[in-house]
Amino acid sequence: MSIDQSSIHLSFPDGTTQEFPAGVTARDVLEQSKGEWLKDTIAVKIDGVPKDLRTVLRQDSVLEPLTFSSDEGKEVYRHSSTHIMAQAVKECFPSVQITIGPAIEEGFFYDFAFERPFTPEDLERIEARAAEIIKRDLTITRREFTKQEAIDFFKARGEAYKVEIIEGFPDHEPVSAYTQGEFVDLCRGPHIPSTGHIKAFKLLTSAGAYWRGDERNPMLQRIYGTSFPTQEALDKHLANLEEIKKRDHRKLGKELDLFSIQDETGPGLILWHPKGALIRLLIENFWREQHVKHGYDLVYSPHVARLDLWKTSGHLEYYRENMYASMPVESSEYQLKPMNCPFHIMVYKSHLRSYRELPIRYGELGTVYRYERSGVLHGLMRVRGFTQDDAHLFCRPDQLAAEVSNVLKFIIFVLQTFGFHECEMYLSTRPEKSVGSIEQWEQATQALEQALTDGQFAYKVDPGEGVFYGPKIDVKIKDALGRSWQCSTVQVDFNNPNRFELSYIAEDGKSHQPIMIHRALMGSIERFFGILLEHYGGAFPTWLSPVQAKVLPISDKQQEYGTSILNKLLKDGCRAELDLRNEKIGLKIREAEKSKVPYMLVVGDRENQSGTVSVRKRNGKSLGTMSVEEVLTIIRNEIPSVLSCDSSRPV
RNA sequence: GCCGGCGUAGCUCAGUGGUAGAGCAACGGUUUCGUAAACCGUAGGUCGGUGGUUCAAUCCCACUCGCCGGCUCCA
Repeated sequence: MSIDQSSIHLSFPDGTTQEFPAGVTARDVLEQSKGEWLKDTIAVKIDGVPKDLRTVLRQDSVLEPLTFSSDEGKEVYRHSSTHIMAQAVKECFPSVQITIGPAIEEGFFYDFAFERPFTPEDLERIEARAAEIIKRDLTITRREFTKQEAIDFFKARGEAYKVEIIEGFPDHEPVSAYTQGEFVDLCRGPHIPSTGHIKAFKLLTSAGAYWRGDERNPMLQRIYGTSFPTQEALDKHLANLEEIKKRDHRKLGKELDLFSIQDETGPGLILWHPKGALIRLLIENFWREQHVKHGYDLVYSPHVARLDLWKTSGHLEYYRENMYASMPVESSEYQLKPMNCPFHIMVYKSHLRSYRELPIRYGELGTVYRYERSGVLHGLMRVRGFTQDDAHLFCRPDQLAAEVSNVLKFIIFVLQTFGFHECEMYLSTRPEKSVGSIEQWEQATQALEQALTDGQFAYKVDPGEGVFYGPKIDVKIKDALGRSWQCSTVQVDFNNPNRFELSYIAEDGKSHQPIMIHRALMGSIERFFGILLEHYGGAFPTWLSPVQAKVLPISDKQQEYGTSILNKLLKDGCRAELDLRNEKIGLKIREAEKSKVPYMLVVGDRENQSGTVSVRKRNGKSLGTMSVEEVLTIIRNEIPSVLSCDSSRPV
């Protein structure tokens, strides 16, 4: 403890304040006054800034213990974990150079410069060594250097990447490093007090990653891992990873025979099989019907257009990387469309517009083609041909906030219908490179904020993350496994109205420029379908199930009866099938179950005699014996009330 | 695109320098069955493609196509 006699006042998150001699460490304070808090504490926040438990306190401050339960605590925990991994790697492979290793959302990684990739056996060895390091319970200490000292230090240790990092630092600020045993890493910290604080530790995968993420730089070897304060928490996390694998839309798509992507057709190009196509049709029917109800006009546009159109829109200049090569048609060049907006603009421009017509809302399920590098393609999530649930709104400046507000409400309504009940909104403001005047940006950004406030939506601001042509709102949904997906987006566009010289005649009889909004609710139908598939684990709600009920006769004695049941179902608009195969009921149920049919209607002699069906749901629950009419009522009641008959039926 | 791994029957996967197997599915029979897999049999593959090494290649090598994981959550 410090010999400094003066005392300081420390306040705690519970509102209490206590006096301590200056020079105490955060740990001493917690130990003496808040013993019960120390238990899971791995670091502290001093005046809101995360610090080590060993930090010496010399002035009045607010002290808050950090545990794994907070995001900041997790970061410290995982960051210390990755140091342990790095130490283990250095001990196993002394020739590696360490580079960077941050905590990430669900764990951590560290990038190493090594002459070869790590094998699964290497990972086992490293993991075993890490366990040993944890067992050694090495004290983790902080040390400060001047920039030059730090450079000399890491140079002497042969850590060229660390030297490179330090060289980028400001000249006169101290540089910190953390030491545990023989291992020293350049690090801002804070860290846990000793390696023994890590209770459950697991390495997951290894992969190549470029130094500083730039493909012109050398390839490093990255190892991913994760850690938790208890083995149970780690096991739970691993089980969740298993569940994610089980729900992979590529796997389910094959198992449920929904779609395929084939070599002969081409990567990133989707073939929709009948059942997948039916689900898509149901989604699209719902979409179209709701757009008409929400005051949109539906349009269609071609898949190619003259190259000149893309010159005017600026895509050729700014979006070329994602566009396929143009093709000659007679004497001019044509271009496969990467976006729908120019077409909707051309519809707007097809005649003179009056302010009375605005807002105009054009919607289209428009299929676009974009060149994606082969390495980034991923099932339905990242493809080369996909359908946007696109719309472009043209409005007067005074209508902007109301339009955006309506779009936000529409988004929530649609997402809820598809079973997503949690979302986050992000407002992105002006980036460095942008078009349009500052006033335009301010007005539009304010309109977006107003729409968010009006709808009482909580949101976060992403400063500078807007598109160059205008501010935007992105909506991220949470799926059943707690993963976030960004689907919906609302973007103001100052660029295209200008490029295409859009106008309307206002009350003053003069020509004015309308504001244009791009928006998508689901983003891409393909991707949204993939997200839905994983969200429901293949068990689509009844209104989206390609087969809603399957009639399963016990033996072929009930063929006729089964057929009559099927016909009743079909007549009522229920999507039903009949399993007439010469198989035992157990097998028929098993297969219906595997194909996620929501209702199985078993019919045997008993049902035949009483004119009923025995109803079993896909979760294994039996609903007992009832008439077909009763089953149909149950099924009907499962269709969300917002859906009209039309959108819950395929035809 | 780059790094690594992978590519064997419709699907899931074994396998070996001496021209290939299993389960399920398919097909043909038998069975007529009560809530997650009845039984027997038949058929099915230029082992992703091209070229090379070799007496001999599905296996080794090169190229190529595709798939999987990863590629600035910045000490």
